Amino acid sequence: MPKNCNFIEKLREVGLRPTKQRIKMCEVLYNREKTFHFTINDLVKLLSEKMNQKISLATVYNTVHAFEKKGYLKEISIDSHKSYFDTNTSAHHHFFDEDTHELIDCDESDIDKINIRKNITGKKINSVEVLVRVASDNQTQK
Amino acid sequence: MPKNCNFIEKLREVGLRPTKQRIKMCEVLYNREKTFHFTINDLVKLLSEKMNQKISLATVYNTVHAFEKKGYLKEISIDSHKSYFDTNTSAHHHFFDEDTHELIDCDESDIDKINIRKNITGKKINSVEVLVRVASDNQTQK
DNA sequence: AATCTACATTATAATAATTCTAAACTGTTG
DNA sequence: CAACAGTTTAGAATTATTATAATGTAGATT
Ligand SMILES: [Mn+2]
Ligand SMILES: [Mn+2]
Ligand SMILES: [Zn+2]
Ligand SMILES: [Zn+2]
Repeated sequence: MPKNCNFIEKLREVGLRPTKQRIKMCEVLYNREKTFHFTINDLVKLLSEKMNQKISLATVYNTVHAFEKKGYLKEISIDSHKSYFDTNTSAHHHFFDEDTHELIDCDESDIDKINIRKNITGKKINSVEVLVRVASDNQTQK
Repeated sequence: MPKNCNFIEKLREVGLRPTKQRIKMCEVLYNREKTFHFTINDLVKLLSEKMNQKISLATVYNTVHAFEKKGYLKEISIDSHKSYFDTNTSAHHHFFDEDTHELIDCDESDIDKINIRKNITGKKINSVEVLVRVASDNQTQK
């Protein structure tokens, strides 16, 4: 979803009613320079602290999943104990900082195209994603 | 952990008391031809149905995490709603069948070595893992 | 502009996965 | 065979997520 676009139109395009809550959520998620990663809790905090919007937890869940289904968000699995979402919905790889629990996007140029030589009969490849886990260097040696 | 090895010794080696429950769990997990993937629920079922062992859920969780910490199991993140564990603790990649929710190991030869060109200051790479999501082919076209 | 209706929001309850607690139990050491 | 530290256990607590059902609202219809 592009920055500063007409969110009302964008929502209508995919058959979602442009309600107050959904528009606010679009503003928080998409009116920024760069795409970003968040958990549901991050998002609830952003909405209440930065935007002064109290949106019920159920609505945040519903809306995030609605946006996901419509292709405006992507869910990222890193940690089985927490769901991360990504406003960058294009195919891309990630670094995950195990110290800060922060997700960082890889550029195209950071990792070569992955070539899959195996193929599973009757199955098509939906996605190929690389996760690079990193952590502070100064633990193991001084 | 090798098949049919002396689990009592193996447990002692890493400072875990070889209790009945832990030994049974070793047998279920490691006395088989191939490594495999499981969820906590799978494991509880295996123990109760195949082995006729009633081990409390808390102990299964504790033991799986103890084995994980000692490097005898690895946790795999695929689906933020469920934890998968792997008895294959070497670095390897996975296919995930989105129809059956089954994890399949990749061989070395299936995917070329991944070359990471970016490096994050002060951070070292702990792991590089590829997840290939596959699904039935006969959905989109006849 | 008032009314209608399908869809959305909300508070709250329910469920599921996981972790915690504290008492009973057991492997090891001497 | 004590004694003790570590382990198991049932059940409670916690956390993340989803379901429910009453209320609200966007957008169409009069
Ligand atoms: Mn989800
Ligand atoms: Mn875990
Ligand atoms: Zn991303
Ligand atoms: Zn595996």
